[in-house]
Amino acid sequence: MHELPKQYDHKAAQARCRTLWDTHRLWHAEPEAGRRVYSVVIPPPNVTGALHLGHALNNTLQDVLVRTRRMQGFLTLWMPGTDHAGIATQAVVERRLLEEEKLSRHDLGREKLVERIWAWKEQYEKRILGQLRDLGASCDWDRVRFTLDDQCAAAVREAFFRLFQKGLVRRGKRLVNWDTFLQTAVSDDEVFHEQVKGHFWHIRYDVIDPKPGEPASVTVATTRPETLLGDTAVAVHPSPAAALDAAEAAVRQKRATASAKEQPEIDAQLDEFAARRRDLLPTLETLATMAHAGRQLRLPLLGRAIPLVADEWAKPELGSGCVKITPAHDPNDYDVGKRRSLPMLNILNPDGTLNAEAGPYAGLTMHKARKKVVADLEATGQLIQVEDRVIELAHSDRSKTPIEPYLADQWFIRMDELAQPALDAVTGGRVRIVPERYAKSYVDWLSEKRDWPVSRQLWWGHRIPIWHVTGVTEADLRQAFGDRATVAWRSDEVDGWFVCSSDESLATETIAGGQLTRDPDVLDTWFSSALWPHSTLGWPRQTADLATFYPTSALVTSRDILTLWVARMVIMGVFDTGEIPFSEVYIHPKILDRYGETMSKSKGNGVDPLDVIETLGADALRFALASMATETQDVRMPVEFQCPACGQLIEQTVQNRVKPRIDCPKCAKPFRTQWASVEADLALPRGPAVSEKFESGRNFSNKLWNATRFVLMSLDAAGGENDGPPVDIQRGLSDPVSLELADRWLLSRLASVTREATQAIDEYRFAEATRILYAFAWDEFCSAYLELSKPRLADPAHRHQAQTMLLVGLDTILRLLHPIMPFVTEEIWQHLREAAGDRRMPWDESDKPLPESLMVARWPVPPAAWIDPRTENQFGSFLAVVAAIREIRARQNVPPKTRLMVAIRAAGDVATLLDPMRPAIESMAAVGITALGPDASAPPAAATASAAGCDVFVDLADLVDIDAEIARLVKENEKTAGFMRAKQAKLADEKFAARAPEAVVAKERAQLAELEAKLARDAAALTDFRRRQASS
RNA sequence: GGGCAGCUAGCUCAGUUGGUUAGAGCGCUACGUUCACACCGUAGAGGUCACAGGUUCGAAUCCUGUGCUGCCCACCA
Repeated sequence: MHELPKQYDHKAAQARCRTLWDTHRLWHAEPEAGRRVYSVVIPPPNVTGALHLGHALNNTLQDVLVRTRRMQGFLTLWMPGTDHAGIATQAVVERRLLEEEKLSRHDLGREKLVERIWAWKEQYEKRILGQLRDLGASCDWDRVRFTLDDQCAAAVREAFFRLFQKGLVRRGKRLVNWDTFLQTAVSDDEVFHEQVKGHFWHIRYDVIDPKPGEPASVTVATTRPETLLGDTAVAVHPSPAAALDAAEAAVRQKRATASAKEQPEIDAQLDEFAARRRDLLPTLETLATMAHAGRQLRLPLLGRAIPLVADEWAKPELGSGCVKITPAHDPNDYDVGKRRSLPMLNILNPDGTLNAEAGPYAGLTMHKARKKVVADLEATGQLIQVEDRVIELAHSDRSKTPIEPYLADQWFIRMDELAQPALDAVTGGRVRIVPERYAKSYVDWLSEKRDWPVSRQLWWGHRIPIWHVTGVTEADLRQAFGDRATVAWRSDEVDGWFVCSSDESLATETIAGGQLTRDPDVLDTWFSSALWPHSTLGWPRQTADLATFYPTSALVTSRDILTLWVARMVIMGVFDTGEIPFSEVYIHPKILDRYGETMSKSKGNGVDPLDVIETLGADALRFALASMATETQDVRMPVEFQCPACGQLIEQTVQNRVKPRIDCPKCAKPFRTQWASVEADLALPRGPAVSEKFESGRNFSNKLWNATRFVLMSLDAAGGENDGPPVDIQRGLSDPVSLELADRWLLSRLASVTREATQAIDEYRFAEATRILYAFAWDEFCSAYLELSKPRLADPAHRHQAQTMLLVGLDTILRLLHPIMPFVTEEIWQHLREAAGDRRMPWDESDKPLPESLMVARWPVPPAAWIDPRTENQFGSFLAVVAAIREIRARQNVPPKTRLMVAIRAAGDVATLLDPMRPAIESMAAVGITALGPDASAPPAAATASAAGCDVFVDLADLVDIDAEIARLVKENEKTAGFMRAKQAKLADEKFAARAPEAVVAKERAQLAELEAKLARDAAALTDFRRRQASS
């Protein structure tokens, strides 16, 4: 006996499956000649923290692909690993250091800090990999890589060295986003803007020795008054009138196409232009002349003389028409400074305080300096006006502190040459981005070919392999390194030499008395990530792994790192190996909460995947995520707290999601959330954030489990009498024509469903694959096939056949669902294996025993001959008849136990078809059939229904509720008549008859005929009921 | 400012090249627990497909415009 518990136990199953897979290392891929290869590299999660739902989605989809290909017989590699995430990780560890020990990184020193971060990394890497395994990810766990491990480091050094050698690395001043807390430059992508209330200060700059007719001062406006300490000019447009004309013309142009609603605003702008032309333009013209003449202004507070310059950056249509220029602290001003050869005056120390250039303000923070500058300006009368204004203030994503634009020496990678092959790869179709629309942002971004600033003033990361040396000649260098292919040098941007080497040992060397000093900076994290597909496979060594698995097959990621990561992988992959790193990029949706906000720990609106795995199972999580991965849009996931005491779900709102404790509205007991910090709260049980979205996956697992219980119980019945012949699955199904209708139907459906699901997965339509399989397994296999197998199992003549077909159906479903729900399918498959032994499917290799695990069983490939639309159609008629009887039973409130008698009037061919299904109909609808054929007639007191061209008469005898039936028929007839009118009108329309395709017209006619028949039938029944009503 | 997407049942979403009486899951209503599964079954209610025009014999689907929501990029002295 195979007695299974009534409920599927996901915890036990998950543990068993992982042991099975791990024991046989079924996820491992070893290079092997002559096999089709499928390979994927994981987007390495940051070691900053635990995995969130987005990771769960990303990795579920990869696992679906990987498991499918593995079952299809590909040599399949999924490369796992984690990312050192330079800034993010260092920021987290530094913040903790400060909070817990009140120490800065400088207190600790470089070596000690890096040690601390490694310890952090070990802890989180372990946790992340554990979570991936809990999720069921079938990564090759023998190959776990880390972007900062020795192998990746060797690749980074080699790649950087090659770039340096080719002159693609350059050193330069650059205005960077300076994080004063972490004291490093951060990229634009690591900056977020936040709206804060600020001011707009109008400041007067006096003209030095104004001549008669010249203005004595100019007014400029700024949101950052303290930056005036670094001003090295004030700009005015060189030809204000022309610029104003051009600007006005642009606005008029816009007015021509603007909507009525926008018109007033534009008109106001035009009025503004007129006023400016009248009041401001003459002054600006004078100032432009003065600028050309090299006149100077007196910088307020510091008294420095600064030039008035003519530059197009100053817009006559904005503000006073003049703009202060602070080249070292504003990106646009920096450009002006470069164009006009202005001094670049850096007033900032790396820690965010002002330096000596700020004179009396030196030592103050920017914040304090602003207050003092404003106060002093007010005192000297040079503060003309202060407006309130909402400004967008840049913050560092990592330290959450305000960003200061700051001029610093940085390393850059020149993109002018590198970007082109990466552009061509996508525009030429060698790298296909799915969905296609995302290719546009990739191409747009790369087309700018902006240099990539790669240095970071951090300690956690790949140290840039460049050394600086002074006081030596090139001959000295040649003497020292001339015979080494791993060393290159340059002096064009520096006093002395920059020496680059892929060889770490350079660190200890000296040449000709000159000391090599290593650059203190590390590389942008994305540099090592850009090498991920080939570095993880062993590059620059020409390994068998690299030869076998590179280029990889697909990359699965989310769209926010399409440029940061994907584009750079293509660039570096092509540069290093000459080949694209992957041929397809699938961009999956983002998961948002019920309000459309991105989930994040800091908002408290996230769902922890582990909570779902714990409570509902990894398969439930995967099923839900896969079914949400639709092509067109991001997915919203309503989040609830689950009361740990009573299980009640409490909708998560903007209000309650930030509370440390919540009282359950049902059982009144309190529970804690992720915010709990005081002891009283921490002592409470935790209420996990969950979503009901995951429940259908859990329910589905249980459905499959119970279908299996049924199948296994039915196999036990094999101990009884069996008159029918045993069935050889591999040979016996090759000729489906000999089978009964239900079995032909099952095979046909299995073949269609396999085809559809396989194609959906091939095309990254995960939600559709999931839906197809769910609907088939539940509605067709369980609700229909399994139900109608019941009478057949009871019949010794049909038992063998029914048992075999149940096994074929269930086994096929398990294989198709395995990539999405690996645990429950494996667990069940093992039970089947135990109970039903070696039951190889037609697509299994006939000379080999069944494999030890579903994970490496063959993907179904049903013969095309199984597909039989006519049978599917016929079977549909059968189901419709059953549904019709059930409908009558329900609407007449007949208890399920009451056995009813029905007569089915059907045309000859339909009757022939339905006749063998008599036991099935009787069993599924709980009826007895008194007559089936063209002459079957309605018994008195019958309720009627029609389905698939048949009339179904259910003998209700004295059960019938005549009034209810009359009411229903009246309503029904109105409805039918309405449809008929619509159809008749349509068919009467000459244009429709003339222009619509014949097939459509024929279809409409057939439908009309059907409606007419139905109306006649129902009208007759109605008359009959009315007569009975009158007589009773 | 530029670009992209979305708006379909109470909620979350499907709806393939325009052709039925627009579907699913959850939720809701009624009935049902010997017979695989109450994490279930059977049946039901529930939609002017955001709005306005247009193309067409025919529009949720194609075109134009409007509104709202979200995302990306650029910029805001």
